[in-house]
Amino acid sequence: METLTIGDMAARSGVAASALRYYEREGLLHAARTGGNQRRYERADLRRIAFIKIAQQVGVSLEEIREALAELPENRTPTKADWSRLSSRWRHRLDERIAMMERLRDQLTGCIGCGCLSLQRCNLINPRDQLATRGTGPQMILNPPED
Amino acid sequence: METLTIGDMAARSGVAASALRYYEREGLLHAARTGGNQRRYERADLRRIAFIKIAQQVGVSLEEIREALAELPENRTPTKADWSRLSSRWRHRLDERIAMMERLRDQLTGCIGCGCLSLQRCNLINPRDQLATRGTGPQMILNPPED
DNA sequence: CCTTGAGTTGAAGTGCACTTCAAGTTGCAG
DNA sequence: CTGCAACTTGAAGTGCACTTCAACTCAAGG
Repeated sequence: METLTIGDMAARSGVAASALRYYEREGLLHAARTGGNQRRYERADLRRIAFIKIAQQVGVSLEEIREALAELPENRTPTKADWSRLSSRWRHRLDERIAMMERLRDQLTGCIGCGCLSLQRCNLINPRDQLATRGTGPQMILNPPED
Repeated sequence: METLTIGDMAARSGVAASALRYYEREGLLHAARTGGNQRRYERADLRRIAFIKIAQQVGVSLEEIREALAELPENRTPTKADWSRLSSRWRHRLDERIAMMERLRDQLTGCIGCGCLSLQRCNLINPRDQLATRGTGPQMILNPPED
């Protein structure tokens, strides 16, 4: 049926064509080719791109997104059920992330009240929040004895 | 009074010493020096570092954090009022960010229901959410005609 | 005093997520 | 059939937020 060029996809998804090529190199996306080797996408691929964008907003690396997308069937166009399964898993990620931000906000509000922002009593960033702490040191800001 | 070495600060804040030096180069932090040129921090600086960490969690760049911290008095130790002012501004940022994530979650939930994840009707990512879209292309995923 | 762990610097390296470039090819409108 | 915008590739460049390295100096306990 009507397929879309990389330019079409870029325009429709808001993701630059160069990024789409990059995603393909990284295994997040795959496009059919014309006889002349140009990429041709199906409209279903817009879902994939949407998913990538959403996951990035949640703060997930492309590597992790790639792994998630690998669960979708390769041979056939993913069904609603396929997407539902994946999406509900990511909803949990979102929930966790939101919960963390809410704790953060509540603690910060408390800190505004006392003007402290010192975190020894606030214990603002808790070490279980793995999602948000990728790449940072092992220790979190917590229970320093005084201040 | 008792001052803290860079190692102390690293241990207490959970931020690597190399990162603290980097923050200093970038103008987010400033430390006094001993006769032998070693950094000596005051405990109040732990607040600054805590603030940096919090702001990063919210997804703010060091550049923006630097600008925010520049509003604190340089000559004196920031008072509770100084911190309160800054913190309440950042609480708004957090609120916005949480609101966006909640919209994201609600929309995703809706998408799970219909299995679509297509975003044309969902309009999942709205263009006003500047905070989350740093560095990405100008167009957002929204109202593509079909699919 | 002397040793040793902790600190200092500038420069270079890393990882992620892209973007830009150069040189060439394709596909559609006129 | 031609012209030109849009596509192709690999390689190199970018920006952020750090980390690592080498060579060196400092500070404090025994």
